[in-house]
Amino acid sequence: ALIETPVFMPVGTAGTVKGTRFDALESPELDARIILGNTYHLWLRPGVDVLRACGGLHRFIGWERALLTDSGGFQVWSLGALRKLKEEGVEFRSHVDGSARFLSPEVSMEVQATLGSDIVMAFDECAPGEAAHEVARTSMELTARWAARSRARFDELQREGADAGSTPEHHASVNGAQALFGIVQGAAHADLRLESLARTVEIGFDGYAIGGLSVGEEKPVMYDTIELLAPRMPPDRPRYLMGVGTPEDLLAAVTRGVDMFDCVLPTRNGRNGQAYTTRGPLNIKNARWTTDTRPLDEDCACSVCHRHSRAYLRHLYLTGEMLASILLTHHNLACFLDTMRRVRQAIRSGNFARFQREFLERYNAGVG
RNA sequence: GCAGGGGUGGUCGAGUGGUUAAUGGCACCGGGCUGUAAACCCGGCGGGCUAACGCCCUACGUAGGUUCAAAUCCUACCCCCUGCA
Repeated sequence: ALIETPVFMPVGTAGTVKGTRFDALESPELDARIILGNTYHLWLRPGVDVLRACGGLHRFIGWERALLTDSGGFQVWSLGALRKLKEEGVEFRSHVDGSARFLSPEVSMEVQATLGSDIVMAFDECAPGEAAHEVARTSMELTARWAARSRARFDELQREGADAGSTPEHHASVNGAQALFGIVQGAAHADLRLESLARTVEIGFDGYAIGGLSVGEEKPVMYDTIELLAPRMPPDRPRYLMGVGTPEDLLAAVTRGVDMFDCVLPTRNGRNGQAYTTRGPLNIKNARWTTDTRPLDEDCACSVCHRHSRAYLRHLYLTGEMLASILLTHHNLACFLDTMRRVRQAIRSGNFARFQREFLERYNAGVG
């Protein structure tokens, strides 16, 4: 796959970018080049047997473009109450049926091989944003050990040609069938972050991710951490900021040197009635749009904005119609993906600083 | 006409003498959501005044009455439902 950066990757946790058809993701209007899947969720359902029998995640979901799978590391954090952390791995209680499960770097690599994603994420532990130094150090060191184990098991699986999506053509490519990304942790502590980066780079990965941000820390902490890390990350490898973010966050991170992003905001908030526009967020539930015949965003070229009014979308949302989620999700993805398209264009033409200034000026002005 | 049941806040529906401006659900209003346990969660929701603690009105079909105290008891009337004529 050819993926121009900076890139935004829609999140498709359970084998679907919720509320969107793959046709739409591939259409010129959205043109998503790469989407996410989640190891933990797909491992629980439908499970590796089904995924293997169906030829891996690409074939299973009918998506030939690129896939990145998260390792399940984030679920160690987000499902905190349901797990027990050990050196070997994590004992989970399945959120689906309560059964006991065990996830480790090795298991994660094996599941991701079965998924056959193009980019595999190392299995990490994500500490809370406000984690104290000692806690964050312990977590970061565990992540480093898990990274080495991820690398080792991943390499074994690649040698065996174990990944489900692999084809001879894939194997002929420079990096083999799958790529493996390492993840930098360390919470809000600069020394830990730098150490984590050094240890991750020492192991060696095809790309490097900044994890453990937008997990409860203050916004300046997030920006400072990105500013600390991104310029020191290997310049010839993609830099991926995991789980971020709002349009402002994306621009702030691009400025600091980040290449890849993923975030649930456009899809989840779309389902929850929030639209992103070039003039900031718009809550479609608000009574002020009751008879507003304008599109969500008068400067948006997406098919939803071409056809439908705020009044209609509000009606659909209040009525509980599924089309509300579908249309808002579509628009939000269009907004995010188009913004990144414009970012790339601005960078290409050397106008990024001006683009960012003008974008934020408009974005912060708010919707009329 | 007779017999029985019933009329509660936008709505449905609890409450049958005393912290009741009145439980709940829905609707409505507002907010939140950042590697998705999320088409979810939280808050408000009679009116007026106040920066706030709070204060004052008006409310349980209508009108009277009993009582220190009434959505709750009594009387009359109006309306709705069911059955029988």
